[in-house]
Amino acid sequence: MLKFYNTLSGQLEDFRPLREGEVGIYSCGPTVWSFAQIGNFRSFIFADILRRYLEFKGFRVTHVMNITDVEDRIIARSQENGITIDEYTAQYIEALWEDFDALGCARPHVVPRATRHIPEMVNIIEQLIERSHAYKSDGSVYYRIGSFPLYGKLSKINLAGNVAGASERIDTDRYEKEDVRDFALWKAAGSPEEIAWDTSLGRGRPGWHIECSAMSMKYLGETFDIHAGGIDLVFPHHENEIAQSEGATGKPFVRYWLHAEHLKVDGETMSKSKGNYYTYRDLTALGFSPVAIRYFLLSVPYRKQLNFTLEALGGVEKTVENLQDFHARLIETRTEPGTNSILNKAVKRALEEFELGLDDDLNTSVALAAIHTLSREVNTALDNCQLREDDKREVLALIERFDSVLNIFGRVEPPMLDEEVQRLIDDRQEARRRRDWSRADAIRNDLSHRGILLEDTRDGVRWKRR
RNA sequence: GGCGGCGUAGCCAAGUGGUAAGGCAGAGGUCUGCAAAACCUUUAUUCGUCAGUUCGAUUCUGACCGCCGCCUCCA
Repeated sequence: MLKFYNTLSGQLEDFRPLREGEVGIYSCGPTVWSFAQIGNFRSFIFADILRRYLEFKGFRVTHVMNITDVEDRIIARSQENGITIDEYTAQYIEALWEDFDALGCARPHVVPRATRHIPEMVNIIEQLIERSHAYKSDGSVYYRIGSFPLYGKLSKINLAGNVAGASERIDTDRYEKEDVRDFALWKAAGSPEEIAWDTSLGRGRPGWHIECSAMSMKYLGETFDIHAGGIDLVFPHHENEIAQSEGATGKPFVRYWLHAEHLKVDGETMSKSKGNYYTYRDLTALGFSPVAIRYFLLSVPYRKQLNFTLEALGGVEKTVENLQDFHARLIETRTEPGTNSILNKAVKRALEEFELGLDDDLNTSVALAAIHTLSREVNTALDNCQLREDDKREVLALIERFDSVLNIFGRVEPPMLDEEVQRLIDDRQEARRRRDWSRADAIRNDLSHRGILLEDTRDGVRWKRR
């Protein structure tokens, strides 16, 4: 039975979707003011695993992820550059998809942008005003927190306890609010040149939280199954989404709230000022492969803080290479017809453990351990020539199933060898037959310098690019 | 001040009231002409510290030390 830890209840719960066999997921996407950093990608990869595992379990999934393309930083930077916000965000949206694809994330089925859903937001705000959950003030519209008694049910925020100590962050809204806790649904335009939309609410732009209420309900319905995002979004973002959505519809908004913990770097918070801030692009520039980055980010259950170090990523690079070598070796191996019952059992057990792990609130560590165990067992069988045709087919099919969720093996495409290299390999084989070891080693060395590694196996020469 | 997460071998870490998954790195070995790959063995008498509960705690409780979040727009 698939179980998720639901932030709302604070407990592990059996997952049962609203409609048999179907699941709607809304995951909070990026604010496209810059290149996404690896912490963002941990969240995105988590959402990707969530979606893929639900599909693995046979659900028909609709995955919606928003793109926040209007926000203070975006407005400020586009103005500095003298371009529109669409022009400004276009470059980062394009980069986002490049990174997304490279990291092996399936693109969400629907990717709504805030700026394309202003009428939907205005519509909800009007409903909120009608129901006295919101009020106008100086051209802006605020949510009246006092009107929603359940406010705080997600984040368990204790408003009384927050008055005293509080954080140093201060409220920056300039307008009159009935209560300091009230938050903006609609911000009146300050000056004529400011980015704004003319609507029935007046000229202005939406507050941050309203876009997710509007877009999730538009594509998934007023009540839907899963809402996912980073843990920092629990308060105020998701708390406010609940207040807005349930205030407007009078119906429960989301059934399961799933939140991914943060990534640390060298044991510290990642921040630009600390100099430990990495985008995906920073890591590939250092020579790390996308699949290793993906593996690292998914290797620990999503609710655990994960400590990123370059040393650890270097280790994962090797792990991933070993898995891919294993996969390639399996594909290349020649087998005799038949079945080996030992392998048959190994395959069965691997699948069981994989599923047991992921059923338990997506414990990817356990799932990966099952894969490594299988890899070792199959390698042993290969060493001992015990792998038969049926086993090979079964194991390859299983790897494909595993990869439909984790996407860490990837496709094995035989890279083209150029003729000269092939001739050198042939020459070396000829030299080896003559037992001319110095000649054979010289060729191997030469190829190694060109980044081509040779392995002499029972079935002939294997080679790979480094 | 309120709410939450964490501290497990050199590194990344899973985990459970019954005596420590997995990966990387290290050491030794098998295989190999030598390598590589693979496999085998090995690497925490112990899970931040100190108490308590228990037949038994890394796992529960309390205190302490250290680290990381959230408390109005940051995944």
